Amino acid sequence: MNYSEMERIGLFRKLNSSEIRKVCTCFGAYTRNYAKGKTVVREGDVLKQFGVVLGGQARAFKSDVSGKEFTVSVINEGGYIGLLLAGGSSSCPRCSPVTVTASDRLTVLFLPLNKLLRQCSGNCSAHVKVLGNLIGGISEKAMLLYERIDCLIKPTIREKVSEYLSQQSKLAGGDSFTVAFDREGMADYLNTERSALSRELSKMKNDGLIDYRKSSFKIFW
Amino acid sequence: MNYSEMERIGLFRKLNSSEIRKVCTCFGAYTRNYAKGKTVVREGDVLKQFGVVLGGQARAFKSDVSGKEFTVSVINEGGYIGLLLAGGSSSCPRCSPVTVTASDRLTVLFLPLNKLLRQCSGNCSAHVKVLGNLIGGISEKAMLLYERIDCLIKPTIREKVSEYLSQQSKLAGGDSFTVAFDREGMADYLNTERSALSRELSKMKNDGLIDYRKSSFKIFW
DNA sequence: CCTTTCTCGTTGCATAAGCAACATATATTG
DNA sequence: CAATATATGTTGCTTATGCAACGAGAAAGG
Repeated sequence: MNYSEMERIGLFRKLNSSEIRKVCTCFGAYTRNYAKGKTVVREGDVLKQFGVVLGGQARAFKSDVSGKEFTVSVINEGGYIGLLLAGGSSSCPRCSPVTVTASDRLTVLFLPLNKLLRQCSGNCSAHVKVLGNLIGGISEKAMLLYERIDCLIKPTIREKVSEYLSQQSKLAGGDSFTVAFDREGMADYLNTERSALSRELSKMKNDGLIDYRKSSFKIFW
Repeated sequence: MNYSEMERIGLFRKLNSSEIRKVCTCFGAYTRNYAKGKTVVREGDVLKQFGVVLGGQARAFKSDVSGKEFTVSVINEGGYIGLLLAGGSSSCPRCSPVTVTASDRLTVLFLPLNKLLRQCSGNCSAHVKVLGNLIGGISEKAMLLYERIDCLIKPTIREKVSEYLSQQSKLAGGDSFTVAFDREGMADYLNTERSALSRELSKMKNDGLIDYRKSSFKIFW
């Protein structure tokens, strides 16, 4: 990917291609390609740099004691790998809680956060913009975590679903919207069983609270 | 609070008092005091600046439709108010999902994030340090959210507790440690009933998995 | 078109845990 | 110390929901 194409990456928002080039060279950024299935970060690794997905898709997951994997997040173009880790470790170094592997052929741009956090010698303008974009990216992510927690802490499936659909409705700006998940994914997100979720959705439809078909929903409240 | 005392605030880590003064004046920071019970941010407010607690304590909470409040977070010295909001809104403006009130007499330093994200005319050194500290602060917070989610998504109370105690053990660096919560708080955090939590803790003690007394725990695994 | 695969809905059963009510223990206050 | 308040533990009852098994419909693939 050339610098001009990188303008669409969130990290480089408001930077033109020459600024991007400058930042990348100034801070020693480098890209790596991964074939499908290859591992980018292994659980327990200590990271000093973070990665930005330039192309393809990655999956972050944990394994429990029995070895069963469960997905923590799916990372698409513009998404970050190990950013929280690198960011948080400014106060205390930590090791990665997740393994990240390439779901597709994957291209990642790596940047050393510690260098980014030192003043650069030249014109700081692009530098500060990048830091701002980083703050925006992490904030956005943290917001999404809060929203998920808002769903998770509801006592019943009906309330979890209501919270989730309210959020999605607000996001879409209307009563009718399509959610990104299929049933299985939605159930995972809300931490319930797919079948139990289907059962409750049926009941809610019967009660006249919602209507839906597949991933398209309409709420009546 | 004078600039020298602010050196202990996370946002100003690695800055000396004269740098802090410079940053505060350069970006137009100002402090506000709140009497106990006063509101700092109301649910729905749009924020362009964020706050740092310099003294006292604040509580962030939501109210559901019935008006019942539930605490989202407790903010102590060095903690942030509305940072995620201000940070995330660099891409799209949002309104606060929580109300923040003073639990004690409270002092808050407000800083306009949008100004912080523009290059300053003078020496950027302190400026970049502050941005780095912000990234560290948000990253740390997001990590904590992930850790809580790791607990919440466990299917049974026993597994929630095991996850939580593992985390705390890792944090403490040993098998014996004291947790910050009382039973009620711990139950809230894990999103269970206090009595159900007590029941399960008893069982786990009986099964020889843990020992505890009040908030002091010892794990045997 | 037929076959296979995937997604989603339905339902009976078993159980973890919410809830309420009470018991005990520890802390606080006068 | 007595008395009250607060934190934690215990237990029976009830229920939401996990789980498994199955069916229907749509999509995919040959």
